[in-house]
Parts: sequence; structure tokens; C-alpha cells
Amino acid sequence: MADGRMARAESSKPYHHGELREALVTAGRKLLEERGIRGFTLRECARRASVSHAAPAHHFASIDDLLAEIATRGYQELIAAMEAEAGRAVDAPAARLVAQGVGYMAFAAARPVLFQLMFSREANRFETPALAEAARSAHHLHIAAVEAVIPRAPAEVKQRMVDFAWASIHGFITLVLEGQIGEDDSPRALKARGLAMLATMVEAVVRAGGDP
Amino acid sequence: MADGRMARAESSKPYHHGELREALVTAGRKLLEERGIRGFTLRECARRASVSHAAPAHHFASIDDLLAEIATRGYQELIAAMEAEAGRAVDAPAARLVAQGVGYMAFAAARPVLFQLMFSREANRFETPALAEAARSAHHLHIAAVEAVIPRAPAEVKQRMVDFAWASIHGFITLVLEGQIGEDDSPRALKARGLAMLATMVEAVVRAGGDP
DNA sequence: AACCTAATCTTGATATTGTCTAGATATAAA
DNA sequence: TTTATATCTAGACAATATCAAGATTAGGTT
Repeated sequence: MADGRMARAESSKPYHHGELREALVTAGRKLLEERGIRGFTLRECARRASVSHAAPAHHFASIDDLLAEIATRGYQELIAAMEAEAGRAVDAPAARLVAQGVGYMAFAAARPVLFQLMFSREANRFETPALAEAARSAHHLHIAAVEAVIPRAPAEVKQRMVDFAWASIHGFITLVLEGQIGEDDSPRALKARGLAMLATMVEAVVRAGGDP
Repeated sequence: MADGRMARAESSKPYHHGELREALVTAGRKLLEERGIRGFTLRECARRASVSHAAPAHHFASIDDLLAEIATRGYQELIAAMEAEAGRAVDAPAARLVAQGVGYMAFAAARPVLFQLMFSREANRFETPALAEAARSAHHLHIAAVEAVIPRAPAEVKQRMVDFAWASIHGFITLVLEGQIGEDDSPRALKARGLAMLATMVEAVVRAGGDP
């Protein structure tokens, strides 16, 4: 009942963590939102996982490697958020595009620092295959939603509208998160402003795909 | 001819730099573009200004203080770039709005890291009055350009179009700088893509302000 | 001209960071 | 049981931001 191993497990923590990789990612995500990208440190992640400062090296080659993993999961969550909103919408493509945009913005608003990390120049230098793949998936989801609205438009128009739609959505939420838009608005008013912006965007897309 | 002061000025560098504040800002801007926000260090700035590691403290309270100054000047240059392009355009408000957008994007493309710093969450925490003022000026320039296109539209529509136009411009160039749009495009093709995006945006603004 | 106050810069120290090396401990395969 | 491998700790190193104390100089005051 009270042999060596049991005593160790009960009184003090075990030598091996067991789930350190996951624990580091979890702690890192929280730390990121709390202190911002520049306040993110590997040692603090280790501290929060109750582990020595050098332990993370066995799971992540460098601090950038951990950030890349966190960013990758961010893209997966972004995709889930987009799909969740779009799935709830009626099947009209225009409505789905708006809904997917709402999901995009909702994710960014919920995880502002993570979102900024994902779309930062630093993240671009990580260059892990998983990150590139996750980003591409999110990208494709967006392309599909726009093209569904204007299925018969020429490829050139489609690309222009994909650029335009993505830029509007991304730019708006980005400016909001940076405090450049709607600083004194209530969350409710801000959301209305975002929806108005989305409506304007979708209208332009629909019109562009009307007749060749 | 060869007294103490002259000898010092000729043979070795003087004890007082004389223009250290400016030198630090200049070195810092260059360093920022070279190494990114996370690679920016105060000591490297001091090194490049040929000064001891503690010298910057007499001109900037902290590293964030120097970054705030650099960001502030970035906004002033952004304003200049917008005005330069807009001024070159004909006096048609819609053409001016497009031109100002081109100036905005050109600045961002020329100083990508600085641009990211200016519009980062970190910069938002600096909270120096000069930075806030500079950002507000740029903001107002944009508002004026959009409202000039739809002078008789109701205030609500105006605000929606200001949001929409700014989001499009900012979002597009942001996505380009992050490598999410037009990664394999030539600079020429990329510029064409940006202009197409701007044209789509302006058309939507013009249409929205057509009739009440 | 002499002085003296304040601004400017240097040297040195402290705490914190990312990463490396060696060694300790546990897991799991043979 | 033995042995190889994965996982973790401890310690060290160079680099960083910031602070404190002292050196140097500029510019105004007498």
C-alpha cells in the first residue's frame, strides 16, 4: 500500500510527467493570451507544467517549434469555428459565406493573440509542414464558400472575389482586435458593425457574379 | 590645432554622441526590418549607434518606449505615403480613394515589419499620446477620402463604408505581407491583384452612396 | 573667465531568458 | 532480469532588459 512508487505518486510528483507535450501546449496557449507574443517564454510554460526549464526541449526543438504547434492547432480551431457557423446557416451560399465570416471573426475575437500569432510574419518563418497544411485547409474553406456564391463566374472574377471577401473579413476583425475600429462600441454594437460590413461585402460578390 | 578636444574628435569618438536619440530610432527601424519584432533588442540598437548598452535609457524609458517612437514615426510616414499618392490623382473622389489605398499598401509593402508593429496588439499597450495622435490622423485621412465619395449619404451608411473600405485595404495588404495571398505571384501580378481588389471596393462604395 | 548644475554616457551588477551538455530516472522491449 | 530508449533534472553559458553609481561634458550663471 505504501511502497516506493505509491509514496512517490502520492506525496510528490512523479519524475515523468506523462503528458508533458499536451501540458506545454495548453499552458502555452493560456500564457500567450495573458502576456502577448512578446511576453511568451518557454520557461514560464515549463513552470506552469510543473517541470524543469529544460524539459520542453524533449518535446519541442525550440520555442518557435512550440509556437508553431500552437499556431497549427489555432488553424484547426479556426476551421472548426468556420464550419460550425456555416453549418448552422441555411443552404443559400450567400448566407453561408456570411455565416462562415462570422465564425472567422468569432474565433479571432475569442483568441485574439493566438489569431495574431497565426497571421504574423514570425509564424511564416516557422515553416513546419503541419502549419502550412492547416493554413491551406482554412484557405480552401474560404475559397469554396466564395465560389459557391458565384459558381458560373470566370476564374478571374472568382479569384478577385476570393481576395476581396477574405480581405474584408480579415481586415475588419484585425482592425477591431488592434483597437483601431470600434474602441468605444459595446460588444453588441461592434457585432452589428461587423455584420453590416459582411453584408456589404456579400452584396458586392453576388453582384460581380451576376452576368458575364 | 591639436588640443584635447580636437584630438578626441579626430582620433576616437567623443564621449557624448550628440544625436543619440535619432541614431537609435534610425538603427532601430533598420534592425526591426532585418530581424522582425521578436528579434528586436535594445542592446543591438545601442551597438549600432556605437554606444554603451545603457546609454539608450537616457532617451527612452524602456524598449517599448523606443518601439512606440518608431511606430509613431511609422504612422507619420504612412500618412505621407497616402497623401502623396492621393495628391497625384485627379480630383475625382473615387480615384483619390483608390490612390490613397495604393499609398497605404505601398507603405506597408516597403516597411512590412514596421507596418505590423504599428498595427499590433503590443503597440496598443504602449499608449503614448504621440502614438495615439498619429494613428488618429491616419484614420481621419481615410475617413475623409471615403466620405468624399459619398458626401450625401446618411451618417450610418458613411460609417459602414468607412469600415468596409478600410477593412478591404488593410486586410488585403496584411494577408499579402503574411504570405497568405499571392505567395507565388510576381510583384507585378500582385499589384494588379491589389488594384482589382481596390476597384471592387470602390465600386461598392459608390453604389452604396448612390441614392438614399 | 571660472563655476556649477544638469544632461549625457560608461561600467558593473542583477535577474531572466533560450539552449546546450551531462547525468538521473523511468518505461518498455528483449 | 537485463538493456536500450524515452523522459526529465541540474548546471552552465551567452544574451537580454533594467537599475545603480560614477565619469564626462555642455551650457548657462555668476
